[in-house]
Amino acid sequence: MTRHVELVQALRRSGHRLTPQRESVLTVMAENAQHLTAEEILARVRARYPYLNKSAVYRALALLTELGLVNQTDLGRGRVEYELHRHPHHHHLICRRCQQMTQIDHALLATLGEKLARDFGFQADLDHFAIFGTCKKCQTRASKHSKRHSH
Amino acid sequence: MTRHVELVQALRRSGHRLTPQRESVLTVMAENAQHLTAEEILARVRARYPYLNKSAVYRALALLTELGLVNQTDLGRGRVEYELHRHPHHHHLICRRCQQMTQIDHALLATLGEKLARDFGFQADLDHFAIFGTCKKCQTRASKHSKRHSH
DNA sequence: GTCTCTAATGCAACGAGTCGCAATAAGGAA
DNA sequence: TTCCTTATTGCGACTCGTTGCATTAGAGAC
Ligand SMILES: [Mn+2]
Ligand SMILES: [Mn+2]
Ligand SMILES: [Zn+2]
Ligand SMILES: [Zn+2]
Repeated sequence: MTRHVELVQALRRSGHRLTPQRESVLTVMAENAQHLTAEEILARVRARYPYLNKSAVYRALALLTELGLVNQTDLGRGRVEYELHRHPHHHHLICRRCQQMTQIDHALLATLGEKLARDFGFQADLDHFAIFGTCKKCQTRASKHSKRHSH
Repeated sequence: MTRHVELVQALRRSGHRLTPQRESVLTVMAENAQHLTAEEILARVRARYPYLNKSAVYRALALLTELGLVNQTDLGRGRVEYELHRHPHHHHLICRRCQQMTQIDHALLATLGEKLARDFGFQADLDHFAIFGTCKKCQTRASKHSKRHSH
């Protein structure tokens, strides 16, 4: 069974209506492994189904997110990015200085999730985190820079 | 030395100009331990310094954030919230269902930071995280609900 | 104190995302 | 197939936050 069919079934099982708008958003998401912005999704859907409004895209994505089929994340590029929910989970390290983005494995966050469950009974959504900071390269660049300036 | 004076000094040391707009934003931040929205800050500043533009507030907050004096975080209330940077760091657990917000100690994230530094040489900004999920109370409520529906 | 340079502000226009409401259409019932 | 209920859409207005550009004013030099 294809990913697309699975997704359509999940939508119907949840009791929501399967509209062409929703299905076309789903299709685009299933065809693209990368992160997409709402505008990119709108443009790709319109290539095959031109009758689609901006609000419908946002509402479809909100629903798919609620159902756990899509992740939406602010990756620091000025607009939210959407990605089909994948297993196992992954996260991203993003350098504030050079914008370089690295994908990391969920294992690194798993113990955090367990601690929060154990200490607070809190079930954290650790599906797709964006962790900002400074990458290795930019740290050495910054320290050279400050050395040059300090004498 | 008061927190306010410290902050003003940090601003000047960084080579930026001390304008009345910036200083009044700083004053409001230093007087309020809580999270504030840009609009709340604007309103409080205007009570004593009426000549302040919305853009100036956002730009002042951006600068203070860059200097590490202020944290800005999306706590799920539809607008960004600002807080004076505190030591030691703290973070928040936020329930998506009941909106309850719990403050947690930085210790819970410290090992994550160490792992990212060790494995990737990445220096993560773990100053003030918002971690979304389901609180203890809402988990039990949800499981009762699904039991009632399943027969 | 005055001059000068340019960083910072005010303003208005813009962009992303949300929302209320009237019109439409999905999907279950008959 | 047709009908009915109501979830969903399209649209326009709105909010939060950002940006470009002309104007203002901090602060160092003299
Ligand atoms: Mn991703
Ligand atoms: Mn806080
Ligand atoms: Zn970098
Ligand atoms: Zn809750």
